[in-house]
Amino acid sequence: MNALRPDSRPLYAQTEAILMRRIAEGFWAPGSMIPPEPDLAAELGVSPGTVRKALGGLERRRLIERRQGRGTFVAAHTSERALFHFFRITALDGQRRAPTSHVLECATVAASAEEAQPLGLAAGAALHRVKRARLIAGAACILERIWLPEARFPGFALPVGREMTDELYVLYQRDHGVTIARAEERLAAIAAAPDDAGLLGLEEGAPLLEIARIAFDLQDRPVERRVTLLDTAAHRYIANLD
Amino acid sequence: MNALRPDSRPLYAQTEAILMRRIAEGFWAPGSMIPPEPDLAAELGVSPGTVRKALGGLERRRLIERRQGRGTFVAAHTSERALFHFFRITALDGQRRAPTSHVLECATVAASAEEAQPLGLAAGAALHRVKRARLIAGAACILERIWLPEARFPGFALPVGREMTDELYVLYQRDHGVTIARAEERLAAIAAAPDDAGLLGLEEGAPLLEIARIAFDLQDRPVERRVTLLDTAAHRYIANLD
DNA sequence: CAGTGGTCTAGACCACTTA
DNA sequence: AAGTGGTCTAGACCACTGC
Repeated sequence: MNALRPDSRPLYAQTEAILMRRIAEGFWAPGSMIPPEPDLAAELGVSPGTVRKALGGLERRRLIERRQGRGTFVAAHTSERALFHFFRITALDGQRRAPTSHVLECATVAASAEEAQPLGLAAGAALHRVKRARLIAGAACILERIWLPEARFPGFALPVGREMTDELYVLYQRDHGVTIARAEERLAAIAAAPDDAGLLGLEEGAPLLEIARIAFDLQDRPVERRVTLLDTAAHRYIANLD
Repeated sequence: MNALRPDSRPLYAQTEAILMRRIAEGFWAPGSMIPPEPDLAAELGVSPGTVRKALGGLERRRLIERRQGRGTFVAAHTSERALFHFFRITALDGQRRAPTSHVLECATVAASAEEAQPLGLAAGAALHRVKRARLIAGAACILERIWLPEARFPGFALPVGREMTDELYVLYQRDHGVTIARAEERLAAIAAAPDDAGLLGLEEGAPLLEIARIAFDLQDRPVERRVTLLDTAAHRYIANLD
């Protein structure tokens, strides 16, 4: 309770907020089990039904996973999850294959005004800048530029020139405690610039799908910007509207 | 109950299925109020809590709208809803404006094998084929080809050459009893063909965003195929991942 | 067998809408 | 004031998991 600004949200929403904050702050680590529903109800002083409704909300937002007979667990970013929820590219037949990555550049720089704005930073703030190519079934069909605020990813670095199979979002969570909860994407068709065309083995001016993403953490703060260029000769970006 | 194939789904899921079928079959018309929760519970022989859970599922799928103090209503496809859920195109500043349409062609034909397949039809089935341009803020930036099975849209026709402001999905529901519940889209970047470039005022080979959509009705049957070509000079396709 | 989440019920009370 | 959905509680029982 807070006399100055009483929380008028329903009890279950307040309960959900409390539980979410514990997850966001790492009080319960990703992958670990959280207490049984009756225990939570007793601790928080609400009925089991209210706890259940709160947990249902967290489950729909995929912050937790509940399994009958086993318990409730804080969701960990597995490669499968990152691949299924945040990788919207498939082959023409609809098959979704895990890509590999080849890091071309990785540097820490001072953000220009244009780089700072989408991430809600001040111009000049320290920023990690990554450029990589991604291969699906051995073919280089994706170019990606990524910007990360140094403040959230201290000491971040990727090995240039080496092949990577790990999903970045798994790495963010494991090494920097940053969980990506959602992302917004804006798509456009562009003509390939000369250098990008060369990297993808295309002619200058070939049509490319540009995917501009801002990814947000559990507290809905922007923590990653990435621009993906996809050669759609053999792949599609898929979206579901419902 | 059915002795041969007993329904082992939870009661609330069975209840949800029953209510959904009534909506899909038009037992309750779009926009009309459905009975109060206690009445439904009594009629179906389940507890009010079970009915509530079933209605919650229908609400999340946007088949119904519940308003405290007023009642529960079958969702009607308003222009706003069609625009917000099924129109993913915005201006560069993120503004979403309602487009107008200019029908270029509208004909009923026998489906080729390629046209029949995505809609789950047999080759030769009757099909309505539409081509239209869409304007946002007076600028023609969208070309659209649409295919509809005659069986679901008997007598369908659009006035060629006239300006239209109604959303097609509102018209499908009002005039043909077809409610679009969800859609799948596959996106690619392509080079503009000569005739399409001409209609959009672009040069041949200019990059265009191609959006291939299959839309499904309440029973999850494919009922519309459409291919949209978007000039992304001043617009973006937006997607949310969460 | 003990412990977990999942289902189902029953009812009290609150908040909002309409008349 | 009457009627609606929204919240909150309390508890019984079921289904699944792992020891």
